[in-house]
Amino acid sequence: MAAIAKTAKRTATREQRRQQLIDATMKCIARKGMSSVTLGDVAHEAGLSQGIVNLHFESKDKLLNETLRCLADEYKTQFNRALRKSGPAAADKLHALMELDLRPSICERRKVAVWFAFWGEVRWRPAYREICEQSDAYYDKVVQALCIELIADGAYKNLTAARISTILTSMTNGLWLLCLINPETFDRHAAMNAVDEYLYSIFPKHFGPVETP
Amino acid sequence: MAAIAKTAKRTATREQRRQQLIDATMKCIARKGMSSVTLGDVAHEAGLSQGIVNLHFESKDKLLNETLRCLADEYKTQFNRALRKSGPAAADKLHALMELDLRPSICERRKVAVWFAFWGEVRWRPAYREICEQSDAYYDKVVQALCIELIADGAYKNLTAARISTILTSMTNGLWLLCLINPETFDRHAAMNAVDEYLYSIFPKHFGPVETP
Amino acid sequence: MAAIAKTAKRTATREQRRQQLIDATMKCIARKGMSSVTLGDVAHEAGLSQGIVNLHFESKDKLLNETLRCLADEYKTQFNRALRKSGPAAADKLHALMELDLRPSICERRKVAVWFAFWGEVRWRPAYREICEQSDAYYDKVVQALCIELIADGAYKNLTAARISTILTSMTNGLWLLCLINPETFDRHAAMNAVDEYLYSIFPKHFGPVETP
Amino acid sequence: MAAIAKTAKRTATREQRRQQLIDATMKCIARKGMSSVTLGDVAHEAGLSQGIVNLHFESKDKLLNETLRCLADEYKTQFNRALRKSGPAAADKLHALMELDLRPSICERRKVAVWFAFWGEVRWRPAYREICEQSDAYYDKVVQALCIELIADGAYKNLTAARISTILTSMTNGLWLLCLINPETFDRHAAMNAVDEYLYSIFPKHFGPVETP
DNA sequence: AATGAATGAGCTTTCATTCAT
DNA sequence: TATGAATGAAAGCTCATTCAT
Repeated sequence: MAAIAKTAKRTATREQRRQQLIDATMKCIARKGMSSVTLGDVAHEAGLSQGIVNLHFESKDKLLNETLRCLADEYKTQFNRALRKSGPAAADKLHALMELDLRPSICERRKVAVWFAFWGEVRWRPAYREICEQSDAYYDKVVQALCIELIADGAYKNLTAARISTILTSMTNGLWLLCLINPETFDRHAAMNAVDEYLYSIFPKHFGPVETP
Repeated sequence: MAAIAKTAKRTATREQRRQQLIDATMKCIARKGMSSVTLGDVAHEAGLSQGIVNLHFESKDKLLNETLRCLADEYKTQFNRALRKSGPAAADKLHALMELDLRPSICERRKVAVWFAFWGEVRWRPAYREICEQSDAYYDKVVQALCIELIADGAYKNLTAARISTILTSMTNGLWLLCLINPETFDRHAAMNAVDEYLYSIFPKHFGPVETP
Repeated sequence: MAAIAKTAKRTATREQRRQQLIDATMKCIARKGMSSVTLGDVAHEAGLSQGIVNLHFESKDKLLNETLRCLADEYKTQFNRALRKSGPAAADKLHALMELDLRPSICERRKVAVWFAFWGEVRWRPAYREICEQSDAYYDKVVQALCIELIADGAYKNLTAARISTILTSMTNGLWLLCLINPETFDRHAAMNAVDEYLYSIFPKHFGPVETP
Repeated sequence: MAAIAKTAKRTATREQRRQQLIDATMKCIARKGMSSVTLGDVAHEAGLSQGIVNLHFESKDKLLNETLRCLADEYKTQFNRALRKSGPAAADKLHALMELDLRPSICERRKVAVWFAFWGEVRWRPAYREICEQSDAYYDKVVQALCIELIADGAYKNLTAARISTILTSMTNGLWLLCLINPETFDRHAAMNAVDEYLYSIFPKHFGPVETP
């Protein structure tokens, strides 16, 4: 039992260390950009020594994979929380999801930049792609289900859930790029209004009009 | 006149070399990704020697800046050609622009990956941002102008040109990400249909409905 | 205490490494000349690996600065030892200092060449100049003090300590150049005789005549 | 005859080009230091093209050799002129030579730095050494001859011309180093006074006392 | 498990030299 | 003779990785 406890503790510690290093990695990417981050930076950010990353992650590549996975998990957690905390209606949920992506805690230049840092490499890193693909599939499934519900309920003709889901998720990803490139111009409220306008234009029975400025 | 010809030829040759190196750079980024490209790769791809890039661009950074600028210029050229070649009506033009972004020559995984490779670094490279910002401003201006025309013509209430422009350009950028991450799932025709569906939903007098599959 | 020992040992080791690299640098400069020495040479001379210098000195420049500083320190140590070991009289001390500069361990072509290698760059390296300036100031102060003592004691009229100090130190530096350029012709005994002749000519009460060959 | 004229002109031009490049080299060394000068710098300073040095000098090494030779020749010219222009007495001539080395046109930090730049490499460049050796031999011969004359004329006992020559030339070279390292402290008048003081101390019948400040 | 000195492959950059014009 | 684009060897430096402690 003592042995088990020890093992348990060790495992916990090991997991904490990994998390600590992943956190440090995100901070470093946010501060210096993907191409400038070194394992030395990460170790220093974590307050640990040079060789620590290779000890816990074998290689830089694996650290980055895990960091992306963690980033995706964090987002998923927020995604699910947004679903849970929203009103029960499909429209509420859909709106909550759209609002999530434009919430400061998500759509913040620093954070968005990290996402783009990974997407910038995704083409040449199958591991990144796999992680992103899985997440995307999940979000698409959820959004499509909500759309199907709305379409059925509103008897909207000519609407395809898959198309709308595509549009909606693309839109938020595209808005992040604006936030990244034109931070001065970019206005998260205007963006949210634009999204609401779109929702109203396709689901007029479920969403209200947006006041024109 | 001989002197002029000589000078002209020399200048042309110098410019050609630079273009050759920029082309090689794009190919290399497309093949290996931003973080793996070395000046050696670029020189080799161009069939020239090691030192050639520094001879013509001073540094790797400057080569990359020029490469992005070139990428942006290429896009702008296609953008303007699409505008010119489309029908005269604002709706035609708007549709042509949307279609452009999903045309295989643009929305091709290899090419999109290069854009994302640059966007992945944009946060930490003011030069990249400047280039992207300028392009974005131009496209936004054009798209807004078209929207304004349509809104006036169709007497659409509650629509804001700025919002629609934001949505439209975000959408295409977001669709590129889908193309990058889910190339198997991603269907450019479905995407185009989705965009058309959106256009129809907001400008019903100018765009026709999209057939549901 | 174990911890202290460890720390002490580590610190010592680090300092030893630096010293080892500085020693290797001097050897390399002596063997190949300033303009031919590479960090690879230094590392190889020290029996260590390529990157070692940058690990311990950050840059080649800083290594060279430290090497010069070390060279100056070594000289200062010998200077002070010569002062201490000589007879108590000012004349003894002055003579000891002059003799020091012409002693084989100092005025040896290899060593002199290293000094000139640094002086050859001193104009364009403020760091070198600062080091040399400080040393010079110290030696001048000591030599002037001795001269003052002699002048007072001998009631020499028309002599200025500052001038004599200038002459004496210039003379030895100039003799080093002879040793460097005309090693066959240069005779350290003749040089010492010449210096002694000068000392006798100005301080006849404190220095004896030199036998003419 | 036309052919001869042409050849003559070509030869002349060729020689002029070489001189032009040597001058540019000196300027560049003075401005940037030996270790930073590139053939590109030299060509640019001369207002000519990249490859010009290799065309006229075969290699960088040979250009530097010629530059040092030119520097030595310039000095020799001034040396001989100083001899010619001085009063006829040996004492006048000796004094003129000493004064020459401390004249602003010679003992100027920029110029001195160039000399030291070459001396800094002399150990590892036999060609440099040969040039310096020859010059030294010549100056030593002249100075010794003057000393011999003075010694004979003044019936100075215990003086050796060789020793005095050594002292005198060492002194001026050493004073140059002071000028190089302590330009603020270094005072050419004080230095000249110090030299005069020395001359007076050994040749009291030929040189007058120096006023004490 | 953690350290941090050491390694060495690989990068960007510089520059003497070559060569077609 | 002169040009200047091109070459390619070699430099300084970085950094993921290893390893003795």
